[in-house]
Amino acid sequence: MSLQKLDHSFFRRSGIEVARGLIGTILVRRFRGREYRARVVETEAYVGPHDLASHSSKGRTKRTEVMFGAGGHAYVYFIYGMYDMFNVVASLEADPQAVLVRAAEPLGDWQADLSGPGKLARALHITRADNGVDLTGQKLFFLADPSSNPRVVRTKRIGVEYAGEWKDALLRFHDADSRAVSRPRG
DNA sequence: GCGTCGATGGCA
DNA sequence: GCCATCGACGCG
Repeated sequence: MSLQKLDHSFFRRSGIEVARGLIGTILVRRFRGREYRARVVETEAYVGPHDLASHSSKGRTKRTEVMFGAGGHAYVYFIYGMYDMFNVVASLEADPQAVLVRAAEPLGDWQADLSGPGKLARALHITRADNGVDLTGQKLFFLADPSSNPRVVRTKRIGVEYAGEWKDALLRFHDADSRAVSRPRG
């Protein structure tokens, strides 16, 4: 039996549902003739323009445009002069929600430190060139893993101290039993 | 093990 | 000027 690819109906739900649902799934990246697989262990939800930690709270700009489209596409942005961040757009058109993929565990025949969003994107060769790609396509997609039943913990998000009342919202999800999360507790 | 800080560039 | 980060460094 083969694992099933997550389809558009998976992504066209709330950011919270998508963030929670991605824990334990398998991220598949195909790049330059190679395939990389990793088990997702940490995500964060950015739930809309009212969420002051979300880039969409700054309005619709060239950078955030893809978030305003339908769920199931990649939102990749560049930050701190050196890191690309890989996000999954959630929900429906005109409801700009997204999920930051923060950490994963390499699967199969390769090793990498994927314990943090900067490291994860770099190791998987995910860059701004992937902004907008369809996550049900061939280069970047997720597989459901029915054999995975992670114990999911919910904490506040990392690095959003500027976000006023939203800084403490419990919108970070991680596998409590994974050692690959970017930080054990939030 | 922990806190602090510099790198480095796009963005509003 | 700030930032959804990381790694190097100093401490003791």
